[in-house]
Amino acid sequence: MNLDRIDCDILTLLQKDARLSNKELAAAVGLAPSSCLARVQRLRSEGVLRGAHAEVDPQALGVGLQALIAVQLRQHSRAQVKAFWKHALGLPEVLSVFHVAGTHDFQVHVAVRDAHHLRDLALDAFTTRSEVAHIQTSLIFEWAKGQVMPNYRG
Amino acid sequence: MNLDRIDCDILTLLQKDARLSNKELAAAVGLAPSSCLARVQRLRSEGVLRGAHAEVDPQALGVGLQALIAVQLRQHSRAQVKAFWKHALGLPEVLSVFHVAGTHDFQVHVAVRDAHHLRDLALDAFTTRSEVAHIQTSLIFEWAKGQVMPNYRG
DNA sequence: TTGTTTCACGAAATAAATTCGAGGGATTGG
DNA sequence: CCAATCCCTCGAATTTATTTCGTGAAACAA
Repeated sequence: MNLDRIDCDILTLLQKDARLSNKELAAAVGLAPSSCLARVQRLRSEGVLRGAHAEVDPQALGVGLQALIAVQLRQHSRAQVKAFWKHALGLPEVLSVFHVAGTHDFQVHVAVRDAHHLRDLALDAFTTRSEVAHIQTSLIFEWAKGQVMPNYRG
Repeated sequence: MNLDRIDCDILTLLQKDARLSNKELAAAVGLAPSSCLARVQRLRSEGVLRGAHAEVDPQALGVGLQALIAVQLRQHSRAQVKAFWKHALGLPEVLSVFHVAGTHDFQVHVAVRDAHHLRDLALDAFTTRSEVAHIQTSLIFEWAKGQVMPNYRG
């Protein structure tokens, strides 16, 4: 499972644009298409490349507001943590869930229509849960992703 | 820029797996490949489909630890906000940045090698910044993404 | 009705992905 | 030092997919 420079280049390029054709990718990393394909297949089978996901404009889908909801549980038992985790990930509004160590137990990134929707979500899907002691909602003004996962092996 | 049921299906499927071939996608949504392609091209040109990104195993890249760093600025001037935003997004360790309203001004998701690396990052890239008043670091135990952006138009 | 728009279809042309056999270094073991 | 092996590459051939384009059906407006 050792990655050389070309593997790293492949990973970087595909993180930036997963729709690169194998031909383009091969040219970019300086390999023949067949060799490049073999590497990509190897990276996939090894689980280094885990798949690709299209990015969609939130506004086009009626998402007018995003928020981070910090959640504190009553107890930190494994059962409660797991229950909340599973619940949160099942909600359609939830984009991602962070289980963290600190004053809060979770940070939940949600995408909603508007402020009303956010309030309803907080009240119906968070506050009412028995394992939840306290939540704190922060509106997101802006949100950006870095291009690539840093590589500390290359 | 109106999305019908088939458009929504396309968006959902490509968010789950951007590597679906046009042929497979067409079969899944019940269209001929040529018709499906026309829709995908339209969604792209309209900016609804913004691109695709490969997902990489963090551990394979030597990322042993992730954290959320909550950042409080000294002042909330536009200049300081913009300066910090730009700085954070330029750091290789940063996976995403949330500019939020609330007790903190930013939540920064970082991926680092280990605890030493995290400490160095906090001290060198956050605390030393003149616009930063205070930071609070939370280790991430686990992190999961929802499958798709919710759709409030379909 | 008539004209117009929109959208899906399928065949043909283009281009890409994938397979496979072979060869060039590098490394290992004798 | 030589030979065997391994690993990786390449390019041609094959298979498969993408893309273009002309046609026609359905929806809609005048």
